[in-house]
Amino acid sequence: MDSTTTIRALAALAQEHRLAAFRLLVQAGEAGLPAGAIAEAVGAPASSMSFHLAQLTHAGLIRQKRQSRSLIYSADYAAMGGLMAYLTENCCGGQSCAPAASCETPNKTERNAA
Amino acid sequence: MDSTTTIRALAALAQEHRLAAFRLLVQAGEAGLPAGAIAEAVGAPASSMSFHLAQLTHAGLIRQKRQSRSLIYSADYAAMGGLMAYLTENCCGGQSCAPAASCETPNKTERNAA
DNA sequence: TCCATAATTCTATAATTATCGAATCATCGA
DNA sequence: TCGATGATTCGATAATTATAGAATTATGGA
Repeated sequence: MDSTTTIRALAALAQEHRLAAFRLLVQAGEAGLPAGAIAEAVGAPASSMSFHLAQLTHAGLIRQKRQSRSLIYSADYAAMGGLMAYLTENCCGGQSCAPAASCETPNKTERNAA
Repeated sequence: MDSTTTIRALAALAQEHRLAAFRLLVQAGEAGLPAGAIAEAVGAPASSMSFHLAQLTHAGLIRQKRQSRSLIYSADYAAMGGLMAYLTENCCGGQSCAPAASCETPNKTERNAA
């Protein structure tokens, strides 16, 4: 992960509705949630939420897939881990004290180690 | 850490010069760096850098201490850890897969476990 | 094909944030 | 107390980002 990507990710998360949506998706796991449910949960109008979900998607933090009429969004755990890693890189002068979360989804346990 | 604090921290980091400065300080360790050195390293005018350092300070990500004529800035590792923890909270549906970095500075090894 | 549902894109406006030179403040040494 | 150094604050301008209603696109069922 490079500086530009990281800034996009941080900027994407630095907004009330988007942070709430992202955390919701992080907690929702692999299954994800449809746009409408997210909008309702965070209390934002559909068009605003759509704008925010696009930002998160563009930042690579979440993914979108269509399922009938709904668009299901889900967190990209690898991107989240990459962000953490970038922030803590060479932490404390190179001792690499803790490499940050690499949260592999336990729902599809061991299926792939990407 | 709550939502408001987290957003302030993320917004603080979501800017080229501030991200560069923060990473510099994370790598610099406990000793920190004077404002002038940071400004020069990231290539920003003193007044701009001062503005950015104030934002990072206000977000609780870095601390300031005076040392003669210089103002020394250093990373707040606990705040960084708290930020990580908030983002990954209840990750993947409550399994708490990885608690994120809790980077205690190895420079003053074992001196206090705060 | 027509209607209803789910969601996005468009558009205009409001609000926030970044930039950086000039002026000011704080500290130190002579 | 004066001059020099390190850094912040002020202020005016530029640029970016958020908001949400209305219009539009995509899908599925009768």
